[in-house]
Amino acid sequence: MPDIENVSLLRLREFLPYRLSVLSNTISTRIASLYDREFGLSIWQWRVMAVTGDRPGISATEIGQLTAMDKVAVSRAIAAMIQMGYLERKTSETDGRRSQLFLTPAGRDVYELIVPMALGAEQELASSLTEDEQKQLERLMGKLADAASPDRPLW
Amino acid sequence: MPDIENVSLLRLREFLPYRLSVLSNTISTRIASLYDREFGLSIWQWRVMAVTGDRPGISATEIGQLTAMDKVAVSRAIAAMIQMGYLERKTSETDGRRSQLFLTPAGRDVYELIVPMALGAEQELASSLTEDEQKQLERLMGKLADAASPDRPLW
DNA sequence: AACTATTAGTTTCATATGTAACTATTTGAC
DNA sequence: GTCAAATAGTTACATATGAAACTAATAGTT
Repeated sequence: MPDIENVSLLRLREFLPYRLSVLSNTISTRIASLYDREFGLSIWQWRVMAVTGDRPGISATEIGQLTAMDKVAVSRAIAAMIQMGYLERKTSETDGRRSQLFLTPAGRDVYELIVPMALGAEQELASSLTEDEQKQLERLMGKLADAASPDRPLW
Repeated sequence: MPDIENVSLLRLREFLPYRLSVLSNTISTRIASLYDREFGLSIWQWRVMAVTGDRPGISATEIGQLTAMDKVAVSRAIAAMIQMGYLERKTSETDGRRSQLFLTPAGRDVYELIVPMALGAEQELASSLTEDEQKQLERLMGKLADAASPDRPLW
């Protein structure tokens, strides 16, 4: 009589966290290569651009909150983009610790090219799903995000 | 008359690739901290353990294919796990370049603890969805994965 | 006003990761 | 059999990333 081989079966390919990770990496990598090739921007830099374009005068801390980046990553992305001439920093008049960030004209030019590009890529991707499926996906991702939220009773 | 502010609107929080990335990172980080805390294993090492436990004698290249890791990452994970005493390497008798990998008894002990733990975490996560929603999610992720597949006409 | 705690952001340092170069072995063509 | 090309895996190097320490400014307490 042969032993029972496995306690229970784990197939990595079917493991939800693995599948999510591979899917997300595939998509991120492909989109990132677009920004990088066209404008020399990393994903982090692109995120900073996206929120600064939408909210001129935003601070680094706020950027971190809106982009799920930690403050070190934000700081570095900002520094690089100032260097590239895409971003400008002023110190807040009411709070000397706070910086206020703005796209330069050159930065805004890139922003205005990049936004439709990003939306186009998303569209391309989403168009593999029906309207209804897209809504479903949103909903399911929302539920998972809640379930995985870090301020939950530990698994 | 005010200028038209944006070419078209991009809200990062609603941007599918961003949402996927944040969700996947949240889940991966939480699960990774379990393996790490309990057994000192990184995600990569854990992936290697998962497939080696399932297919004793597997080669590094095959591990790479099954885990979506590149060969350098695989090589490093294997080296670390041999160091830790969880993995054993033999050289294939029919092909001297090829290595064959096996869990040591200690490695198998960990494997047998880790598998139910991983499945439990997945279960916990998946249980936020109904059976039906889980199937839906599988399906939608499959479609997205096809759409994002790197051997597709460039976006 | 003086002192402590908090907040914004940067820098430092140690580690992780990816690309390219490398070694060893095998395969295939001649 | 010999040599070029391909394959398995490792190493080296350059860059990215994260945690913790640090600087500067503000807020809150007395």
